[in-house]
Amino acid sequence: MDEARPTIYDVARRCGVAASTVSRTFSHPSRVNPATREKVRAAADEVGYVPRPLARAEAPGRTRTLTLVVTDIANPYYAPLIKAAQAQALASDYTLALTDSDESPRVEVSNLRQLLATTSGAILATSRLSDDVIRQLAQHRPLAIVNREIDGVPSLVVDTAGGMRKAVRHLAAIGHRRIAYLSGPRNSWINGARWQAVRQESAALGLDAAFLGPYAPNRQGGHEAADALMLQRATAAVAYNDLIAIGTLQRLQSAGVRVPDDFSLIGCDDIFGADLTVPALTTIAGPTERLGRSAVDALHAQIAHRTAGDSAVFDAHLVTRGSTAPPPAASR
Amino acid sequence: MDEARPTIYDVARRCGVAASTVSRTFSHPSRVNPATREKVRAAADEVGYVPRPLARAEAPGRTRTLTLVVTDIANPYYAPLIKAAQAQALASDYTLALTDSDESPRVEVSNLRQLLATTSGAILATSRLSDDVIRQLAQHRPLAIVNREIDGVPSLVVDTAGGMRKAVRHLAAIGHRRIAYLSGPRNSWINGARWQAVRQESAALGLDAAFLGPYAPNRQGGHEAADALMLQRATAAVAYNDLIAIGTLQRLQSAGVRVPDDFSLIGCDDIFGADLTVPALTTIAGPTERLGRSAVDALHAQIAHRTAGDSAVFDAHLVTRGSTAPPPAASR
DNA sequence: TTGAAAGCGCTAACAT
DNA sequence: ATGTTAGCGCTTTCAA
Repeated sequence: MDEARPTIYDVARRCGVAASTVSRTFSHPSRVNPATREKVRAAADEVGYVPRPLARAEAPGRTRTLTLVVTDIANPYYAPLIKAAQAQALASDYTLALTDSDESPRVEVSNLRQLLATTSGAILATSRLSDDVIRQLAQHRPLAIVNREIDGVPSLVVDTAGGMRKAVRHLAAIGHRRIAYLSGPRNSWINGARWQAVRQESAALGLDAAFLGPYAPNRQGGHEAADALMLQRATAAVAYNDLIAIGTLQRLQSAGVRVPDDFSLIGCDDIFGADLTVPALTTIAGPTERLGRSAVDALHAQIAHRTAGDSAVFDAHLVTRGSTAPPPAASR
Repeated sequence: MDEARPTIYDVARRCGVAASTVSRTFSHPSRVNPATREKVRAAADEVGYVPRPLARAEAPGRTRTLTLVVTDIANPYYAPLIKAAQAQALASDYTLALTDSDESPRVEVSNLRQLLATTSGAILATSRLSDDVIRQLAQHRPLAIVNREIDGVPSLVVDTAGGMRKAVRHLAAIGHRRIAYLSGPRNSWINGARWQAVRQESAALGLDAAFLGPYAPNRQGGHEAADALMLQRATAAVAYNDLIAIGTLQRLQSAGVRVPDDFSLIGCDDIFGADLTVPALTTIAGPTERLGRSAVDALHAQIAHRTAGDSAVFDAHLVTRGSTAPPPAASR
């Protein structure tokens, strides 16, 4: 007595049309005559047919879905990137599925595998995975990486290292001699690149550059950084990102350190909120939206033309707001 | 260069067995010779083959992926909700796929359909869809909604309407007589609920309550709201959300209106950044994380026990910070 | 134990 | 606008 679940064929037979018409009625209703459409729907109801979305994914059309993996959705930095990627995907009638790796490589790779099973490709933003793992994934599935450079994998990066150099030059120009870099996660490729830039430019300019951290890339991490900072002789700091800088700013201020009079602070990324603090944060900004758009383009290139997508490096610039000033006279 | 995702056929070719043997190796390992089994597994690793849960799973829940649809990822309000949902999903070894509907019902329904095809259920946050559409979707797939109440669909909401009442009482208590509500999107269920609460509580307390808007639920919308506000006689405003409140605050200040001395402002949601403005924003807060967790629980309940998940209403409270004070003497 | 071949329910070219 | 046909990746007969 076990009748199988009704299929589009049952519906088709019932109302004398082809199975494909039934299929269309449910997936592209606009492409079928309204009259037929109603007839099909009625027949479907009678027979008790329910569309089986899962089977759809097995069909050749693929899923028209792309995956974007970020390390922390709560980091406002990603918002414009996500929006841009989303818009770009939508323009080609693709859906973007987003997932958060919670700063954990284990979670990242597991989410990625899970979603890659049902999507047509993935963008990894600020990935914590090793080069090898990423290369391996890229071998089998369309992949693009953001804020990371790996040979053979389309990479979209903002040259924040160059931005860091500009920041250091700015600090040097207004008289600072001893600065600190507030490090983000140690296993972050881009964190390494930023610190190298600070170190080299400081050396070239004859500044003392101290490495502090690593700190969690959020406000809490900034609180800790501030505590460490107050034990240092530095008169300025460049932070891995704005979240750390904002946390540092707040802790410094609540400890009675005046910014920028007593201490100068520079963030990175120009996130939402960087212009909300008092003083507003001087920070390093780049075209985050282009990152998202280009990453989606790289994916589409791989899906459609089966060619590797293009890599690109975008310029970063310094947004000078209120958190930087010459050091206190006593320290010059 | 980039071959498509490896299939059992690739594995089969690689180690010289039939595809069916590869299939058996992964679905009924006991029915294949241990030696062959190992050979196949090794080949699968080399080729990078990963079994496709989709192609086999008939039962919902087999893809171990959940969908979360938000209206705007750039809205910091969602961050804690997303993080909590993600964590809760992860705890049951599920992956969360997130998508942004860009405030557009069209995009929302299309993304939803797309992802529902390959995931086991979906959470709609602050959905812009009609009750009917949502009910219809809920009929076929596990669904939970956040910040919205619909009969028969598990609903998780923070009682921000109650929060609005508290906000109005607070304003009344410190002497305001004429207030304004800065409306969010007109087709938002929760916006209606908030305005009703403001209207009713104002009436009960003998205050004048003006409805302004609708405004886009972002800072830009707040700028427009500020312009409208300056034409009104109100001495205080309650905004649909913090983003509008922050935008209003900034525009007001740049027009020379002092907050809270000249004008009081209350936001809603207590997002990241609400404590960054000067003055810090008085706002309505609720347990956003519990929303995310409970929504995932509701989905799991539907997937596992095939029962409808539970609905819940969480309390909201007023976080009194610096943006509210008694009205200027002249207006009392 | 293994291989060949026939589906599973659905979609998308390509005709008509 | 609709029908025909050829798959999608995998599982499952059925022989060998």
